[in-house]
Amino acid sequence: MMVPIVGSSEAEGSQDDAGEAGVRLRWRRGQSLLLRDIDDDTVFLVEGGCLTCDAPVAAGRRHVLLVLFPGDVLCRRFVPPLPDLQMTSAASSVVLRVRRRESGGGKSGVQSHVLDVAAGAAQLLTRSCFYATARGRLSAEECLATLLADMALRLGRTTPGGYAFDVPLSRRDMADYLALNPDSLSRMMSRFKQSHLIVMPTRTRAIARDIDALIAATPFGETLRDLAAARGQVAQA
Amino acid sequence: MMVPIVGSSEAEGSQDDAGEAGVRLRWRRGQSLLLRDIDDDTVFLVEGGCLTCDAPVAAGRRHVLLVLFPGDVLCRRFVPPLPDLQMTSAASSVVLRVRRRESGGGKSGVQSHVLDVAAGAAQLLTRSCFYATARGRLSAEECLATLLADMALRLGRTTPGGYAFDVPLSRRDMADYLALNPDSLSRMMSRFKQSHLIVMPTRTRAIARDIDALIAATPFGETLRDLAAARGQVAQA
DNA sequence: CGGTCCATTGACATCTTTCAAGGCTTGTGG
DNA sequence: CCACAAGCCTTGAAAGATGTCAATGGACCG
Repeated sequence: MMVPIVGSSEAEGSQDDAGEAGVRLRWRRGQSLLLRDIDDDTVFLVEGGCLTCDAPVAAGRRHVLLVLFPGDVLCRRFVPPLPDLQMTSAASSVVLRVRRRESGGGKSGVQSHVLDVAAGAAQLLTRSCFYATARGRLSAEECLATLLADMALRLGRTTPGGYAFDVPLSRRDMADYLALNPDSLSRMMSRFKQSHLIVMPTRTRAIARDIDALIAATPFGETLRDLAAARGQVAQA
Repeated sequence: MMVPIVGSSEAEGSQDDAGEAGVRLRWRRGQSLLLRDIDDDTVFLVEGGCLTCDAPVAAGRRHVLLVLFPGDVLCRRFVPPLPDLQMTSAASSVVLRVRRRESGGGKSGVQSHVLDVAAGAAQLLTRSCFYATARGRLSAEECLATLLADMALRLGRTTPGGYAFDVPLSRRDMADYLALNPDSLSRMMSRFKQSHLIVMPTRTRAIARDIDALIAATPFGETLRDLAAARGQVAQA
C-alpha cells in the first residue's frame, strides 16, 4: 500500500489536540515528515508503533539512522543536518508532538521535560553506538540476529508456540538500518528460517521457538539482555 | 610507547583537584579507563586532546564507538553495556571528571550541568548517527575522506603551506572507528597522498593543500560544513 | 642502539553487492 | 467473490570490494 504523499512529502495523518501536552499524530505505514524545517524546540514522543529516522544517500540509496519505538524521544538536534532527513512511519504509529518551551507551563513541567529529553538522547545514543558496533564488527548474519533478538526482547512475549514478536520493519527498512542490501538480508532471513531459528507465519510476525537460541545467535546477546533489563523488561523462555 | 597498565587497566595519569568543578585528569596516549564500574552520576568533560570510547569485540577486534574532542561530554549512560568498554586516550588529553549531583551545589549549578549533559548527549548522538550513515552508505574511501575532512574542520587552520591539522588518531584507531581494517585504511591513505589530496609531514600531522578539495572528496562535505558552522567554526580556504 | 609498536604493501580468499527474473501478498475495483 | 495491479520478497550467478595473512620498513623510547 502506497500512501499518497502531498507537497513536500509531509505526513498528513490524522491528529488531535492532546491538550497542554501537545498534538497527537496518527500515521500509517509509509507516511513521512521532513525534519529540515522542524523547530529545535519541537519534541516528538513515540507513543505507539514504530518509526525510522532516515535519509537518502546518493543514488537510490537510503540509510536508517535510528529506529524509534514507543517511549523514544526525537528532536531535530539529535540527528545530523543531512539533506532530506525525515521521520517515517514503519508501521502504524502514534506520535505526540510537543513544543519544549510551551510544555507544562509551570516550573515542574519544564524541568521534567528537560530531563526526559536528556534521558531520551542518552538512550538513543546508547542504541546508536550499539548498532554501530554491531554493523562494524559483526558479520551480516550476526548483525541481523542482533536486530531480531532486540525486537524480540522489546516487542515479544511467550506464547504456546514459542516467543512471538512483531517485526514492524520491512525487509528494506531492516536492510537500510543494518547497512546491508535487501537481497542479502532476504537470503539471511531464509537461512534463519531454514535452520528453524525463527518461523514467520506472516511477513510482519515472527516466532522464535527458542528465544535463548535466538539471543545466543548474536555475540551481543548478553548486552541485549542487559539493555532489556534496564528498560524493565525480562525475557522468560 | 606502551603505557604500563596496572590492575584492571585503569588509567593512572596525573590528576589535580580542580576545586568544586571536579578532578582534572591528564592522560598520555594509550592510557585507558574501564567504564564498567563508573558511577552513573560521573561525567567526563574533555578539555584537551582526543579520546576514544572503545570496546573489544570477538577475537582481536576492537570497535571505536565514539571519538571525543575538546568540549565533549561523556557519561556511562551514553554507551551500551558492552563488556570491557573503556575510554582511551588517543593523544595526550586533559579530562575533567565531575560528579553530577555534587557539581555546583547551588541551584543554578545543577541546572547548568543538567543542560550541559543533555546538549552533550545530543551532540554525540548527532555525530554517532552521522558516522553510522557514512560507514553504512559510503565507500570506504569516501568514509575516510569524511573523517579527514571532519578532523580538518575541527582541528585545522590555514597556514602558508595549506590547511594544516593534527591527526590525533592512529591508523588503527581510525580503522576501528570507520569499521575498516588497518591494512585497507593504510592503502587508502596512500592513495590520498599519491593524488596530493593531503600531505603528511609526520604521522600525526596532515596538510591539505586545498581544503575545499578534501571536503569535496566526501558526499557529506556540506553536512560537515554545517556541523562546523554550528560549532562556531568556519573553514577559510 | 636495540626492542616494540606502528605503518605499508602484495597476493589471495571471502563476503557482500549487483543485476535480473519470477513468485507471493495485499489492496482495489468490477 | 474474483481478477488485476503494484509492491514486496525471494533466489541465482557473476562481479567487485574489502578482509586476511605475511613480510618488510620505519619511528620512537628506553
